[in-house]
Amino acid sequence: MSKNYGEYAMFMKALADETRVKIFDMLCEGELCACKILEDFKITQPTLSYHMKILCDSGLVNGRRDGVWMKYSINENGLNSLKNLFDNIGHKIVKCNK
Amino acid sequence: MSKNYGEYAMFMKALADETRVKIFDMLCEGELCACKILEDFKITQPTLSYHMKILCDSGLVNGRRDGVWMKYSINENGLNSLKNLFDNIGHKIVKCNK
DNA sequence: AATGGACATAGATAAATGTCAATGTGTTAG
DNA sequence: CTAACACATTGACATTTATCTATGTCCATT
Repeated sequence: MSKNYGEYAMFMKALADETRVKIFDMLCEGELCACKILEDFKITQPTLSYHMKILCDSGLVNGRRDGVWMKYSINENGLNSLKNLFDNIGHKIVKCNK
Repeated sequence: MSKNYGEYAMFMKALADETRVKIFDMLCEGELCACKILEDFKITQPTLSYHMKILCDSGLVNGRRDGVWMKYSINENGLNSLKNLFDNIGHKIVKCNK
């Protein structure tokens, strides 16, 4: 089974930004409205929108409209893929430290 | 205990490139010479050197001279930090899926 | 229908990134 | 000591990224 390093890199790239990894962390606590997320950062609304698009495109985050608001949450499918990736590396760590 | 999102992002950034994540994966199998790594990619030697520097600076990889050769291997300290980061996210996954 | 609020998109831009060719630095062999 | 080899550094360059302002779109309220 050949490994999909491109997919690995894509997940990493989505989280390779301090703003995005913090948003990801916040969403792990539960669904959040974009305007609520925005309050925690010193960025403009379009910039947040840009980051949310990257997180959603990566498959790690899910967005849904709720009237006027956009509610973002962790996407379980993406999360499982990420977890598999982590388990994979975790396995290697054990191997390396043997 | 406040989280160091900058450190999170730094590790992710080191692996947010298909070439580097593949090198990281190769090194998990054991120490490798730069010239041996180079054989697996369609990049020039200076480009590999550039990537190796990023991996080493991140603390995930260690380099040592062995005569004319540079031998690279996984750095256990960096690996443990990465593993802690993963465990942290893994914990959240469980929390999210509860 | 008109207004206003929440978010997305477009365009511009400065900074960071990945790549190469050319060159520099160490180390070993002869 | 010199030549050859392995690797690092430098400078140049094209691409990507993160950010903003300005504007567009969608929805709810009036």
